[in-house]
Amino acid sequence: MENYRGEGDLNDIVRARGGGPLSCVTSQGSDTVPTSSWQQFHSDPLNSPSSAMAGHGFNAFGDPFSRIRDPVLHELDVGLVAAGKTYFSSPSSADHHRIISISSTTVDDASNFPGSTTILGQSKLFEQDMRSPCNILSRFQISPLSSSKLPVSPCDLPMMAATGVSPRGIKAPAVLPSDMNNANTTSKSCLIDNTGPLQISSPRNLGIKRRKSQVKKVVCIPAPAAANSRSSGEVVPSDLWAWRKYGQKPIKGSPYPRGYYRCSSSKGCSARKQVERSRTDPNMLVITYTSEHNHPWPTQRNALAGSTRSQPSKTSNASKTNPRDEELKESSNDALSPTNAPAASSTASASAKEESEDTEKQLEMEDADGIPQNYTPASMPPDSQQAEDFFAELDEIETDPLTLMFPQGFSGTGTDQEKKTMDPFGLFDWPGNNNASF
DNA sequence: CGTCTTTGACCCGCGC
DNA sequence: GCGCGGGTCAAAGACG
Repeated sequence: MENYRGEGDLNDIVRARGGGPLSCVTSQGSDTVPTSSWQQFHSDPLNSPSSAMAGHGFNAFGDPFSRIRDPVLHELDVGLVAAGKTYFSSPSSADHHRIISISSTTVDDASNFPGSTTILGQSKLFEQDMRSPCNILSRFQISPLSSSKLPVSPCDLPMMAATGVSPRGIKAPAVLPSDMNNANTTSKSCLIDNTGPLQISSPRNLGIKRRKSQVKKVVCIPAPAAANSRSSGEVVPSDLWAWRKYGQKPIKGSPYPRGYYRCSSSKGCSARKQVERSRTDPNMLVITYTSEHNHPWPTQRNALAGSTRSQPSKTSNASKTNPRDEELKESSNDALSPTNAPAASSTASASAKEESEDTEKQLEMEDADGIPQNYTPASMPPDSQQAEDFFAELDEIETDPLTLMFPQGFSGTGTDQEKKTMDPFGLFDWPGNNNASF
């Protein structure tokens, strides 16, 4: 199948969408759409599954997958919300829409990133319509648990800039809220948008200038792992896509290594992502998406055969490298690990996780035409039963996403199984997580 | 058996 | 031209 939007054609416009607290979709590429168009939709699969279903179809470009959004983005929504909970007016209020500039992010170490200073606020892009009355985000905000312990730390903008807009790679300014340039401002959200003159290229494939013309989508989400002793570890949010880690590199100036993942859902898919922790705020995870999926969602989790490891080999970990590496290994294989999402999909709670993540996928795949690319049956796995379950879960989420996420509260005790149930999204399932930091 | 993670080596772009 | 740093490859081992 052809790329639904063209490889590397990412939309690097950071914006918030309805229902989703904050979603980040960076948009760039030849078919970049007017910012305004991005602000038109608000439907959130989680909030209106039915509409999402009804909304399936092809976009103006006849791309059946254009409506598919990246589940990760949805997750980001959650995370972002969680991160910014205290900064947003009640998103559930009737008129809470269009919260602008999510944020102000600390740039205290901006000097470390040559390209970070170019990050500017782009209020328009950050305008978010949070009309959706019911969303996980809002739930997070109202949740005592989340409100009291969510990692509301500043997002490391410099880091984001570094990751999303490498000084070497992209000199175009990464777009961030204007106040992000204020060193003394606190981070309220971590939406990054590198809307500079980004170009598209497929690493390796294009060889020359592979990094120089990378279109990237940078997002920042809470990294639960930071809440505990393994804070230095890397946590990889899961999503419907199957990601395979192909590398990890220590990043200069950052105590945290960066993990490199590529989509393994489909061979030939050029989608990649980089995951790293914010150096200034270990609680925040900076994820940089590069290129896009050139295929629909994994029709089956079959591509994830080896990704179902519920638990990484601790022994093998212990036998290798240094503590940091171990931490990374563990954290990367945690519930937040993309590779574990598929495995979790077999359970109801896990399904819920997927659903929410699916919305992110949708977000990511929102087409350039500005039409919300809601989750659609077209992108659903052919498995009708699965589809049913999917929407059943969606419904459940809609009903009470938070409950789904924290059906039993945050005691942090119990078996792994229990924890899994308690944390279907895997957001809080990390090594040593028994203090319910969120 | 297929896929995963890990990790050292290699490649490439950029700055000096 | 050289060195640095980031990104990717590919072999080895592990997991289900």
